[in-house]
Amino acid sequence: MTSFDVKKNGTLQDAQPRPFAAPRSSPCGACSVRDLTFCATLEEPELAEMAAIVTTLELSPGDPLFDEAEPAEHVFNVTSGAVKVYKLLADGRRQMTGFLFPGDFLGLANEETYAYSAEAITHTALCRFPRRKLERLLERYPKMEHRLLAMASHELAAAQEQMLLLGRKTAREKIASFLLMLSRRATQRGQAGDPVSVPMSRNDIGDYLGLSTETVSRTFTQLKQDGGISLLQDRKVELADRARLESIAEGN
Amino acid sequence: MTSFDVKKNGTLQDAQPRPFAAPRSSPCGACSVRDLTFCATLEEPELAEMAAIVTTLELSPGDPLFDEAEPAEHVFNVTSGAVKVYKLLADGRRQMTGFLFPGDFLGLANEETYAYSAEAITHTALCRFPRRKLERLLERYPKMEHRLLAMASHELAAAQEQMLLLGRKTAREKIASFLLMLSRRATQRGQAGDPVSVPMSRNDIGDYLGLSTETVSRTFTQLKQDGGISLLQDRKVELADRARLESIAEGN
DNA sequence: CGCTACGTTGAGAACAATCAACCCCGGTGG
DNA sequence: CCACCGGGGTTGATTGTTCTCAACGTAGCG
Repeated sequence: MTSFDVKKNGTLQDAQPRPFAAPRSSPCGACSVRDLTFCATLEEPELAEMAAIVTTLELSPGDPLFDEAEPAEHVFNVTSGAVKVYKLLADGRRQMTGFLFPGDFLGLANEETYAYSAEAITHTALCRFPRRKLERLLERYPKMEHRLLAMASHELAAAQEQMLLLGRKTAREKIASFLLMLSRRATQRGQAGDPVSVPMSRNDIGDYLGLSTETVSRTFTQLKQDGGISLLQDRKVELADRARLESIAEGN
Repeated sequence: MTSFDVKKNGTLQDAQPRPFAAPRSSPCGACSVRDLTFCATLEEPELAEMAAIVTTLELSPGDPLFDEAEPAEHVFNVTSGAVKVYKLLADGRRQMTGFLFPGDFLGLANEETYAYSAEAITHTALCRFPRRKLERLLERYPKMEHRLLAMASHELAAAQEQMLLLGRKTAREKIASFLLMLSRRATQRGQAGDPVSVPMSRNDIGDYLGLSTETVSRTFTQLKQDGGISLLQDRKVELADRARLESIAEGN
């Protein structure tokens, strides 16, 4: 396990609880991804309680966040960068179960241990909440739990879509779906959706789509030659013919 | 759409709310799967409110419950039988996203429409809740919402396990995992786990595991010949060598 | 300046899909 | 009563998409 670059939010943690704290008193008040995540339902007095239990941390590319089967002591919220989560088989075969971007959270677990491993793709910043403390907060703020349920059922729908992709789509359809999904999600969090950023490696993409690295590479080349996409500098992809990609992704 | 065999629970619906209703006054009080589902957290006074909004229905094999993209007006709870849920591609390719048994619920949706279709496998009984009314109940009973979140995150973990299966396991490993999963779930709800009931067709299994019917059939035969399983009467399968199945399922 | 990680491309192999035939069983109607 | 039909299941032969193995190019970095 790598050592994390942890910075404690000492300010509010040490302060006495103030019921009418000023809006800008907590780092959460200025959070850029607040509207996207489970903190969205909270207003200032409650937000200060969040700020009191949160710590922030930063990861470099390749740094592990936690490993499968490790005690699940924290819940995380991505504030910038990108994270990959995956499960492994005994012989090393790997399945990516998700890519996480600003506003996404991870670490929700029923069991006492994490069900998957998580690792930074790019330089990444996260908020970290002790699970126990967050749970106690959830008990007192049902609105937040409501929001969490909404997010979980959204993720569930995404997982079912991914099952359709993994079980029934061809390599070509998988890549098209993948690029469109990245584009859609980037737009949702207010980033560029057309030259879309694809920060993960071909190998990571393969493990997400149930393909080998080589097939991912070949399929990118093929889509490029067909005029569906252009591969730009800096791991950016231009969706030259989005309508055609949509059509491919749906299986036509 | 098939016409449902709907029976209204008139008794409590017409009665005045009684704060100290006797335990057996509602059908929910005697529900055989209550401990398994989101009603588990409720005691008798609240249970009567559930009973007031629930209707029961029964389906015959092959009857549709709802279709993808249809307005999501109800949430369902399986009380007996088995249900399959699936997503389709335009050309008819199908991915089963789950098999549901007594105690499982379905119909949770963020959007205004269902994200998948659902259909009875065997003769099946369900409870049906109007979504709006259930949501209003959830607002008043955060414990129930808490329970729902726990169930959703449990489903999420199962979905990730299924992604690993779909993306990275061989046909043999998929079938072994599938049989063990059915067995585990049967045990959890108090049914026989060893000669395990496999009520769905080879075709349904294929669409669940991302395989063709023929491959499912061949792999069953192969496992039978290897002594891992025995195919019994009545769509029952005996897990003759469970340890070996476990080992196969994990990729050894 | 060479090492390593990543990406691309080619050739061959392999696992599972497809196409096809056949069996079994239960239901139905002549 | 029995012939017919259709759905589900099994098995065989062949095809094909994707994987594996391999070589090579490129870019970043010590």
